Amino acid sequence: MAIQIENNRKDQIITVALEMMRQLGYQGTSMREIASSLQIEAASLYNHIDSKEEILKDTCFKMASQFNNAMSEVNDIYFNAAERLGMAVKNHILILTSNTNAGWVFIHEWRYLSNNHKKDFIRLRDKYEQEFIQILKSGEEEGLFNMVNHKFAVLTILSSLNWIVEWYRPDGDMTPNEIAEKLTEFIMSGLRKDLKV
Amino acid sequence: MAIQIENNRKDQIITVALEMMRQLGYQGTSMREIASSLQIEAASLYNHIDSKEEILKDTCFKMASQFNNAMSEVNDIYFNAAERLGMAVKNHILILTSNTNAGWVFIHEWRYLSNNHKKDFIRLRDKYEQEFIQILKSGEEEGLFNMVNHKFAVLTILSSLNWIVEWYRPDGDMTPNEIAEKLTEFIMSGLRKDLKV
DNA sequence: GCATTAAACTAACAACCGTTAGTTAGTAAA
DNA sequence: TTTACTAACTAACGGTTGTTAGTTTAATGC
Repeated sequence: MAIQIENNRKDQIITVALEMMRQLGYQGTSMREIASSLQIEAASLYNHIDSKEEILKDTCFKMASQFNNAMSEVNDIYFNAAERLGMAVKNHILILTSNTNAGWVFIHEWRYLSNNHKKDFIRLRDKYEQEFIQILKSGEEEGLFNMVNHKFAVLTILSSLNWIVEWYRPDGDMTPNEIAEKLTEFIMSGLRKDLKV
Repeated sequence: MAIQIENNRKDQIITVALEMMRQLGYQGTSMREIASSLQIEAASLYNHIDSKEEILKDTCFKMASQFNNAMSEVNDIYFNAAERLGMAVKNHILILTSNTNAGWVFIHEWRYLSNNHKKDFIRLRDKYEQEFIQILKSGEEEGLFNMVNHKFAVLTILSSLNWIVEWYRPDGDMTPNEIAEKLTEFIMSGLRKDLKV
């Protein structure tokens, strides 16, 4: 988890761009400002990247495949629904927190993708959501969970997970693992006292 | 909750603007496009509003005061922490769902406020959050709730509430009241079965 | 020493941005 | 009939946008 020094110019550009997109939004981030913070001219960026959207697109899809790969792994390894849910939550949080800027862009800025890319992106997102729903369904069959509307339950769970990008800071007072632990506990047992196992 | 036909030109402009800002983002919404969808020229908008930011500012602060007023009411009327939490959650959801576009802008686009307005806005938000934390604290003192990190608990609760703007549609299959009920249940008791009161 | 390549540069294009100034048409009040 | 007001208009300002074309500089491999 050490800070990675980018040796490749393209990676440097992307790192700087994601930082700015998190702070100013995709639309509020101009190529000239990205270039300026690398002390080069805007036109020079195009020796390394094809377009502004490429940065957004690559980031969103790279993140999406991280999420989906992690989910496949969870489904391969674990059988118990409670275990699977716990691992899925933990993986989700670890991915989001391991690169906070890319995480932000994945959560918030994907909607500025051009229509075709957006369509594909949403498909990937839905697939991930469906796998989450599957875990809840099997948990219900195992008699573990108690719910009616799976879609609603998943949206609520994912909202807690995704909101992390809003407040998480690597130098804050909770580590990603602690967040995962607390959040899993909350999702499983809610607020009420004396109902812990 | 009937659809309101705006009789005032300024309100028409704001309605159209919020719709576009929800769809394209604040920065992606141009005065020329707002005007065009009202079939007037961009310059004509300035007979009714002072600036583009005025639309954003007024919306964000109007929403913020709705939230804070609702919270004051809850604190005035109810004494039991569980009741207060339930009402606070319900009010939050009703406000957010009663005008979905303004709700979206309040949740997502406030960060494009100019620095001074942004500072004031964040102060209002923090105040609201603090009142939420107070409810949890008193619930803990009453022996109802079980938690350590109040800030974390509130962020998690608010995340579920705020994420609603992401998926709620007035013509969807859950009414705001149903959402409030299900969400309160989830926040109180989590997923686990057989732990309901 | 020469050719190749990477990565920077300058200059510019066409489009769009929020906003202002000044004007005009239509309506209502005096 | 004159006056005042509302709400539209045209034209333009100064600036920014993503991107392209063509050029220059510096380092590398043979």
